[in-house]
Amino acid sequence: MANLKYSRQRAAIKEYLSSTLDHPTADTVYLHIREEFPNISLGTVYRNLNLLADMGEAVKISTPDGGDRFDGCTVPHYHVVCQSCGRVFDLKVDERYMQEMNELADQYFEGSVAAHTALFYGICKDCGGS
Amino acid sequence: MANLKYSRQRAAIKEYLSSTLDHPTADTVYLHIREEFPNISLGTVYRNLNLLADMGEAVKISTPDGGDRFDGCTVPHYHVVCQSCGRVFDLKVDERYMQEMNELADQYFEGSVAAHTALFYGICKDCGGS
DNA sequence: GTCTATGCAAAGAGTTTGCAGATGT
DNA sequence: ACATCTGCAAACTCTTTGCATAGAC
Repeated sequence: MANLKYSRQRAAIKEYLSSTLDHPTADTVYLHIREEFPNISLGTVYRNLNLLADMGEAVKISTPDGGDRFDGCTVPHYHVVCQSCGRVFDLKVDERYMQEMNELADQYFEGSVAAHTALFYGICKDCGGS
Repeated sequence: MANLKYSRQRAAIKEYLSSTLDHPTADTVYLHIREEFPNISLGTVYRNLNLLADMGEAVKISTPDGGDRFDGCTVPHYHVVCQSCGRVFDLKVDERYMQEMNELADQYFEGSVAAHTALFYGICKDCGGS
């Protein structure tokens, strides 16, 4: 493991991630942090987002279209992506249910399963989803 | 909807996708199809993979690392990605279970949910997963 | 003082697109 | 004949990386 040293930039990124319910892309994070650190570079944002994700202090979400998104909420939960506006929403489900999924998968898979993510597709309230 | 015209290249791509249990990247598809069509271009492969995905005759799988992967199996199922070798495996689960997931999500989400994908993380048999 | 993090810019992957010519209907 | 598809190459987006300097310990 590398020796981790404090940096204001990383602190600001973590702070921003945990303060928003959105699931910003790296670029969105960059634009936000730039208000406080006008000289911060996109490279630094990527480096820190990946660091946070590796440390388990953030989650990287891959969607089929566009870049990855980051989520500062480390409590396990699912995501819904709106097929109309593209926004990503949190979906809280009983954790026991998620654990059951892992166990079910572990039984069926020739190997071991440790975790999973689920991405639901739908239409959000603002876009007319009932 | 656009008018779709037959092409040998697309047919070969679809054929290849449904003949393999792997989940090739666009580039892997390209290398394979090139054995039959030495002049095919990567652009054509991408165009056709996206066409097939849009028509529901293939599935695009997004993983956090590396490019998207494609799956010719259109029967709903989950995927397991090996955290050691990066390969993607099929995970067949009772379809009723998947339907229940959608209904559960639909209840919790302020909007409507139509479908979902799940990606499990684990270690495959070849890499030492028990 | 030493080691890590930053900013910058360049490079790298993966993917899309415009165009002229080939191909399917 | 006409519309679509192909091959090619250039362009584009997203992300990573090398290097000199600034900052943390």
